[in-house]
Formats: sequence, structure tokens, C-alpha cells
Amino acid sequence: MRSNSVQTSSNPTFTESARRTQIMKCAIEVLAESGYSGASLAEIARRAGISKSVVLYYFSGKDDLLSSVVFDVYGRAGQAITEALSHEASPGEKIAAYVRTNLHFLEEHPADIRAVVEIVSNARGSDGTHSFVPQGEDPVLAHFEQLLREGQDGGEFREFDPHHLAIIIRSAIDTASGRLVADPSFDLAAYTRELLSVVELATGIHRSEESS
Amino acid sequence: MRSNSVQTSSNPTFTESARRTQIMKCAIEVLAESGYSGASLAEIARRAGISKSVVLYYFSGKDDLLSSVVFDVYGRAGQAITEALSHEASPGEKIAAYVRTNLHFLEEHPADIRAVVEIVSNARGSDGTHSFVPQGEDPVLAHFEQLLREGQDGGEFREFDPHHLAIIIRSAIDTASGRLVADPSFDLAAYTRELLSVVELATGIHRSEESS
DNA sequence: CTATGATTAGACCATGCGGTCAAACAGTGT
DNA sequence: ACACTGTTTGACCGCATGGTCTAATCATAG
Repeated sequence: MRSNSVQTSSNPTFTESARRTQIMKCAIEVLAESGYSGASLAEIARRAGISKSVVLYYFSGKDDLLSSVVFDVYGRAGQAITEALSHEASPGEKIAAYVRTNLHFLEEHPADIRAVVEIVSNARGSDGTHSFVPQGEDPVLAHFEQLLREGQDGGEFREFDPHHLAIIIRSAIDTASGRLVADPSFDLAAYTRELLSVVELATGIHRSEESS
Repeated sequence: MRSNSVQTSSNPTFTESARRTQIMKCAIEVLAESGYSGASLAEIARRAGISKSVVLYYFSGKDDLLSSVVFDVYGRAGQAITEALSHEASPGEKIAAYVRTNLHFLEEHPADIRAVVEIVSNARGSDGTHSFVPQGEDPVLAHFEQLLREGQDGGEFREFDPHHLAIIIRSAIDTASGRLVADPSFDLAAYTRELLSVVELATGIHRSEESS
């Protein structure tokens, strides 16, 4: 992954970086609107108003383009989350901030998330196995699981299975992007509120103002 | 949807019903193993040891085949859930049974669920919109939401938003099929246990033996 | 002006797709 | 023997895909 036809390393031309971001942006749009199967190189190029060859001039192939999109979006989302978590002290606050920031990023960049979901859940190698889904250990999930574990070790939380609870909460986060496109009336703010209270109840966090 | 080339109504020949179920079974296998894009008519036919034309002889097209698979699996799953719910009286018990039965069906028929997920999340019409995802109202979700609402109206539950809580819990159910294929060490029984306790906490169900 | 490298368009290609079609095969009643 | 229906095959078609290649364009340095 991550290899270009034109040299990427030293001298990214103005045109090159501009074209790359433009093509990635169009790819995201097409992926979000028409899904994985609708995101052909021809369609992406048409959207960008350029020839199909240009796409393959700046990306070594479709795999490279999709990898770059995933890498870019993951990077930006991860940065936002890391930044948000740094402002919180207690594990309980960190977890709430984690959930809030994830859904906030989705609210501001719905197409980006949809595109990544389309790629991750559909891109497969020639052997038929997923190209982006980590087989053994998912670092994103492991990170969140660690957050839960820290709160539990600090005695702040109730007894629960951090691994499986992490899966449950992350699924609630990940499903939101699908809801957002399927249901125009979906209220993301209300969903965030509900999910946050569920997370509080599920972790059994000790908060003075929350105990009923 | 649901139209065949050969007459389906009155006289389903022995060969016909046998072939149809065989083809659907192979389609499910291929979908579960190789995903939507890997599930070509040629591959399904190869798996069944028959010619591609036979598939199109018993199904009017690929859409018909995939529709039939979704219809079949949904029917069997729905039947199992309805049956399980009929044995429970209180809303709290019904909801627990709902979650348990969903995950139990997944445990016994993982390929069927994977296949349906692949179809539902990937099949799109010529206009690019999803073919199986209901745009406005999802009956599956609405049914579960109604269960939550009944428990709430009965005063058995805490205050929560039934619609959004239904989405959260269903997402936890739906994510399990993906985990099952991505992580061979995934412990579905432990996951079910954890999810059931989260559901209890989230609904705030009043149970004598559960209050801490 | 010219040479050079970056950039672009468009023709082209092999492959795989869903689907059609005519012909052959198998059984069964007459 | 015949016809008839159900069943199966393999050749074939039109189309879209990801990708290659050649030639033309553009900018800029000499």
C-alpha cells in the first residue's frame, strides 16, 4: 500500500498535491453517495472533471487511492479524538469525550466516514479476505478498550467485561453513519445524548450529579 | 421482487424446490465467504456444480436470487424470534429474550446472517440507492422499539428515548456477525451475557435479584 | 526558439459481469 | 414410435471495469 507512480517523497509539486486531494475528495463523494460498487475510476474522474488516466497518474492504482482515503480520514479523526481526550482527566470524562468526539466528527464529516465504511467493509484482496479489517487485533477497538480498563482499574467503574463492552459501545458509534444516510430525520444530537447516558449506566461511573 | 422464470405458484416440481434451496444455500456460502462482489452467478454456479444457466432458469435474475435469500433468512429468523417472545410475559423478559434469540440465531446460522448483511448493505438499484434498506421506517427496528416502549409505558423501565435506545441495542446485535468472521476467538456467549447486562442497565429494569 | 519534464486526454485491451439463446437430453404418457 | 414438458449445457452478446500506452499539451529553464 501507499505507493505512487509519480515520486511522492521529496518534491510534491503544487499540481500534484492539489490533484491528489481533489481526487480523494471526489472519491469520498462518490463512495458516500453511490457506495463501493458505484465508485469506479471512471465515475470518480468524471466527478473531478478529469480523465481517468489522471487518477492513475497520481495513484498507482485503485487500491492506492482507496488506501490513501482511509489513511487520510483515519488520521484526521484520530487527531481530533486524541486532542479531545487530552483535555480530560478522569477515565469517565475521557470516555464521554471519546464518544462525543466520534459522533461530532461524523456530524461534521459524514461523507468521509461513509466512504471509509464503504471501503473497509467491501475492499477485498484477490483471496477474498478483507483488505482493511485487521484480522487479529483492531487497534481502534483496543484503544477504547484500554480506556474502559483504566477506569475500571481506578475503581471508578462497575464490574464489566472491557473487551465486549468496548465492542458494544463502538458498534453504537459506528452505526450512526449508516443511520445518517438512511434516515434524513435522524437526530444525531439526541442520539449522542442517549448514547452518553447508556455509556454512563453501562460503565456504572460514579458521578455526584448523575446518581438517581 | 420475487418473480421466477419457471412457474412458482401451483406445481413446484421436486427438482425445482431442491435446486432452488441448493442454489440459495450456495449463494449464502459464497456471500459469507467472499462478500458481495465475490458472489457472481458464475461463482455460485461453480460452487453448486451446475451451469450458470441453471441459476437463471430457477431465478429470474440475480436480484430475484438475492431477494429470495433475504426473504428466506429473514423469515426463519423472524419466526424464531416470534416464537421465543411468545414464551415471555413481562416486557423486560421479552427484551432479554429478543436479544438472546437474535444472537442465538446468529450462532447457529452465521453464514445466513453474513449473507443477508452483505446483500442488504451492498445491493443497490440503478439509481445508486439501497435496494433493501427501507428509507423511512425500518419495521425490524420499529418492532424492537415498540417492545421498549411497552416496558416504559408499564412503568417497569427508567426514562429513556425508545427510538435511539433501540438503535443502540440493535447495533450491538448486528455488529456481532461481523466480529464472528473477523475474530475467530470472539466469544459469542460472553458477548451475549455482557450485552444482556448492558440492556438491563440501559432500560433500568426493576428486577428484585438485579438491584445492586 | 528549443529542449525537457510534468501533465493530460483518449484510444485501446483483457477480463469478468449478468443475461439470452438455441440445441440437446431425460423422462413420461399415448 | 411419438410428442411433450422439464431440465441442462455451452456458446454467445453487450457492457463496464481497472489498467496500459501513445501522443499531444503545457510550463519553464537554457
